[in-house]
Amino acid sequence: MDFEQADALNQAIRLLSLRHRARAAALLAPLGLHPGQEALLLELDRNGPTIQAQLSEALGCEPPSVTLMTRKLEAGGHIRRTPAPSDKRASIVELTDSGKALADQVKQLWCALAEETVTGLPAETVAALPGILKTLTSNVDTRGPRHPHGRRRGLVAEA
Amino acid sequence: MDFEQADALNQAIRLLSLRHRARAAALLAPLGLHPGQEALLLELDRNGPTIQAQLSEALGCEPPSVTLMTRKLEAGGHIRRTPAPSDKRASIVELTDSGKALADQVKQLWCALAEETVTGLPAETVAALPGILKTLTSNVDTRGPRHPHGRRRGLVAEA
DNA sequence: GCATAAATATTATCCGCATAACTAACTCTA
DNA sequence: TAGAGTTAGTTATGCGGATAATATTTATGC
Repeated sequence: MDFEQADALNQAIRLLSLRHRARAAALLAPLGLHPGQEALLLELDRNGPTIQAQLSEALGCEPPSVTLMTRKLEAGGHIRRTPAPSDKRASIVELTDSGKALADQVKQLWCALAEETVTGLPAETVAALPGILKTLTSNVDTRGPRHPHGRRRGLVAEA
Repeated sequence: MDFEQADALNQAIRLLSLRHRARAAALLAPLGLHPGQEALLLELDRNGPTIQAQLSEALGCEPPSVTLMTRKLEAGGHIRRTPAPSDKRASIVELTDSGKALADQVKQLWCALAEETVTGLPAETVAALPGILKTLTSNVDTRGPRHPHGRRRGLVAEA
């Protein structure tokens, strides 16, 4: 692949990241949320009370990031952290009533954002998009070694 | 669109952002660069000396971000900033010899990253990808090109 | 010409996310 | 059971990127 194509792809991914995040930020701001926090709320809404280590895994970010995000969401009254009885190291994170209400609002914003994002694309492209993006992600994922999608390492030499 | 689909898409975009950036960071680290800085170097390599306001536009980030990035790249000896003679407000940014050499290395990394990213996808999907991503980006772009009617680019990118 | 608006760049402050280093608690084994 | 190794969580620090507020300079309108 020549540089033109490579740059077109890498740059497109970078710009999509910036703009999609900026748009999410604009939509979340009225709720008092910053981008990234909505993922934590949605994860708690999906799977119920969770240990921070599991949140770190689910959100795809590192434990220190979870520590800071949970602290701020807790200060905002949206989540609650209680020590785990079975493991004195762990703390269980769960939504408060305020957090549940907020998660419901986030869900609606999320639908609006997704529809806005794919405007003008043919339905079959939209349908294929999540799978394509997940393939791209797993291709560059240095985190979880799993993913039966395709063999990851070995095709491109390390720099 | 229901929440399941919307979340699949939004989450996929978020995770791709995190992982692609993390992979870029890992590749750029040996060069002493942090992700985001490579875009500045590549832009200078493409278009030559540029004032910061144009860089801000080209990179898709705000002027204060450019100020900090240029300061660090200047401290690293990769770029040079000289006051613009025709406009006492502006400063012209350009690559040093060290910066040019670094940009060449970045270009190679960029190709490797792009190839790694699209591993396992059919060629026609790879060909369509930049265009699709640019459509997604412009759909959520609250910044740049005010194009009230009509789309800036087609649904499929130029090859 | 002069007052006002716009543009360029900077500083300060915030958040997300990262790594490194550390404490505390759990587990496993010798 | 004692020690080693592992895991959960935190703090400290750094960068990218954002907004808000502030000079300074340029452009514009009257």
